Amino acid sequence: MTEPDFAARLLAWFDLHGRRDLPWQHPREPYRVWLSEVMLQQTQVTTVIPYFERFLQRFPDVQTLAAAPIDDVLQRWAGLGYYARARNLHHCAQAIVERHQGQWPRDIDQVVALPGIGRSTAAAILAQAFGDRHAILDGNVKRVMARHAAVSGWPGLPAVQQKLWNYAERRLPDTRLADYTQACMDLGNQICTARKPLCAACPVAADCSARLQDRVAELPSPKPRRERPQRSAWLLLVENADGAVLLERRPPSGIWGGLWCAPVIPSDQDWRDALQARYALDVVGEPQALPVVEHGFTHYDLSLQPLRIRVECQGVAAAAETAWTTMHDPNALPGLPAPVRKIIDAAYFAPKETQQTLWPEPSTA
DNA sequence: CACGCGTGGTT
DNA sequence: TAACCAAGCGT
Repeated sequence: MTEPDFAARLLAWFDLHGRRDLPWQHPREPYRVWLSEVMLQQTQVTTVIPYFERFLQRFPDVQTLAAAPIDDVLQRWAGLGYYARARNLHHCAQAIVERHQGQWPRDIDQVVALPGIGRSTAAAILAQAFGDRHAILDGNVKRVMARHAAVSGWPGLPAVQQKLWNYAERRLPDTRLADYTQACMDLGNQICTARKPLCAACPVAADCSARLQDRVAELPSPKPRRERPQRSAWLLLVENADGAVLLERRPPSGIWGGLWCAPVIPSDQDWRDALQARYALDVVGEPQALPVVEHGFTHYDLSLQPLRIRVECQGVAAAAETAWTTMHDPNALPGLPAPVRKIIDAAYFAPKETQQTLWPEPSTA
């Protein structure tokens, strides 16, 4: 059974209530649509918009992005999270230039083959940029389909997801695929919300199985929840005789992969030993403890204890990529993890009265 | 297939 | 306020 009327009602609703003022819709071309879709993975529209604008300003087209250093990309991405997206975006730009001569492929399998682009993102790009007929299955559509077709089971389960893909494809219209794709996301965002959905305003409420069965509140089935472990670590703000701070590039995989960061030492380790072993640095005087910062990740909570530490020498013997960084211009810093950025801003760039100075500035006289 | 991967908004 | 969630993907 197909549901052509579903799309007709949704599009009619979209014409009255849909969002047509988003930055990536003007113009609605592949590069901007792709960039927005990747930024919007697991990230809300209001968060993305300023990042999108700044990113586009620095990288106006796929060739510019492909040719840029990864550090420039990460710097514009810093704060958005899920940094593998930024690295994949960069690789993807290079693949488009090299494999596809800078032109977007229209074959969805070729799009899915690109780094950082799965089935849903590929469909969103092709539907919105070219009007091609593909179903997306993001969090919004999962919720809408789970309710409209009354699909039980957590949507993350492959078996459930397969059903949802099928329902999403059955409901596709034959025209206006760009608008329809946006309409699906708008419906999920504005009407068919996770909590307290506005069924009275829903254009497809009449044949919504969940509503007819009075199961809207219980669908989609919630994710099985597990507890988040608590971890803690030292964040070492190591300052040399010039007042420069030691930063290092984090390993490509794992948390904050590829970003620059001050050394993070698990709190069950001796940070003096780590400083000596990893960087051959000796501490001068007493370290100053700054206020602890709590940071929550998807799968664990991290308690960061920043320590401001002075060292004598400037030489760093370490395997990792390191750099002594002056704290004169906040805009000149590389991409830093959000909580680290917060700590550094407070320590070095806060107004004088509230600045957490621990010892007098090194005398430059 | 289950898990790792960030951050900010919302209730 | 402590969950819960937001335009998922890679391994």
